[in-house]
Amino acid sequence: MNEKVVDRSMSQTVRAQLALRDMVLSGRLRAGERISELQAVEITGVSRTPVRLALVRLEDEGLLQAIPSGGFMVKAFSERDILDAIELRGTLEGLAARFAAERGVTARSIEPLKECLADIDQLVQQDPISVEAFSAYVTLNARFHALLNELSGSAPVMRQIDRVAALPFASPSGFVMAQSALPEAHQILLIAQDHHRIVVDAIENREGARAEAVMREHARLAARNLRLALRNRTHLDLLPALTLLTSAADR
Amino acid sequence: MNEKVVDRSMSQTVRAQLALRDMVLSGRLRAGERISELQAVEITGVSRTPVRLALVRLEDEGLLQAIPSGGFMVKAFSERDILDAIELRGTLEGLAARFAAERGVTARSIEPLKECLADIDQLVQQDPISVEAFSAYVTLNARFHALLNELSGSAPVMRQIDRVAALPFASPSGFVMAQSALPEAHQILLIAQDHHRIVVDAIENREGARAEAVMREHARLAARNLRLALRNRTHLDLLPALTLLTSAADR
DNA sequence: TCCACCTTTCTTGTATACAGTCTGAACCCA
DNA sequence: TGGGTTCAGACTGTATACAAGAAAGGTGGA
Repeated sequence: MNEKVVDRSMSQTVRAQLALRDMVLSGRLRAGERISELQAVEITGVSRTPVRLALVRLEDEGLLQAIPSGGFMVKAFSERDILDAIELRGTLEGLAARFAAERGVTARSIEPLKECLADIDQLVQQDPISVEAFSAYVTLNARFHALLNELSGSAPVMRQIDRVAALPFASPSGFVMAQSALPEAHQILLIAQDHHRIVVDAIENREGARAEAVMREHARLAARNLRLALRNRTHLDLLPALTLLTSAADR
Repeated sequence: MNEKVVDRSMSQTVRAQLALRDMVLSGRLRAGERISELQAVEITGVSRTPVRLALVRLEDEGLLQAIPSGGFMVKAFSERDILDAIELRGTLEGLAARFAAERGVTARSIEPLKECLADIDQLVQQDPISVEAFSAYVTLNARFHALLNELSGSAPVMRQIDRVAALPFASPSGFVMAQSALPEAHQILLIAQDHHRIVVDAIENREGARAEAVMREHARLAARNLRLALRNRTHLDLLPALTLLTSAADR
């Protein structure tokens, strides 16, 4: 109850949403498990009105699923769902890249993207690469993708990408690795950085189709990468998201 | 979708959502106009709790936009936004078609799609085509697209398509025409039906890339079609959705 | 012993009251 | 006359009470 004095800057709704999302992603609420409003009230400590709003928003994010008879359940994803979401994201980002190329970007507007590219280069060129560098890469990679999507100049497209990206496993940033997997992961990173370079080049040269194709290939790399991770459990930061996977026992 | 019947079977939330959506699409709430919860309460006649939920859901649909200082405003779309949404939809449906082709559909599962195709054929082959046939086409076309998306077998993809399709102007079904525009529109329909035929054929023959390409082309046709409509105001059933367009005066 | 019906309880849907905050206008002072 | 301060009004965020509906379990009758 002492913890209730936390952080008055956030609204109760947002706080509830954060708390519930954390419970889901951390696996304390397991995939397929039902959650009632009153349970959520107990968990979050806020009253039903904001809790209900938080639940609706989480349903919207794709983490929860409304049950016809009332209430919500934690959504369960199959491995195929996850791979599909990654391909989906790649397709949308491909569209964004093509728009960026076709609509013509000014030298000024592409500048932040090129800076970000250079920053990533510095990280990636370390050999051997450190675990910390990988963490930094995750952040920079997310930034790169965000900048790229902005460059499309299309609100509907950006909106749609944000929706897919809300699914934690759909984000191609799962690159915090176990030490043992570092060399292999480094190889993948180098390829990914190649993709980044090519897409920037394609956008600069107004080659829409090429920009799109490479972003799709980029997603396919991420999918391959994830498939590997699912086998080997080598991607440390993916583990939370993996709790959303339906376990074999659940079927 | 639902009739304007005051139906006890509907929840207050859904009723409010329907009423507000109708107000937006009919133009009684103009693009850019602010709407407070209390206004919404007055309009719909239900109390604040369900009204608030309805507003959140409409924001989610993309019809409303939250204002930082509180409340919502009717979202305003530029012509480019609309064309982007159509291209977005085509891209997603292209992905769905490719999935359908690549994952292999059984003869049984593709049967409803082929039936729908044949039904459309019957309509389209009329010459000259009637206004009623056009209306029937709108329904069947929507059904065709829905069946196609289902055939992808991918929940994430279907979910994403539903989101774009919620924007009324993004749906490639705007084919109710003024009498004078019928001949020109008929031509477009014939091309569209060609696309339909090709995509079914491609799926049957496991040609993923071809299926995807033709769905994209299909969207480009819809975009051309809409651009024409925006110039000529010939698409009668688009007019409600057009109220969402920012008028020149608003800028 | 089994089935059906009733009752109890849990849960959501809805309404409303209360409080905090933001905005805008008016008034006062320099 | 202009700027700043204060007050009032409105609006949202939040909590809670109440009612209706559904599910589950128990009891009585066949």
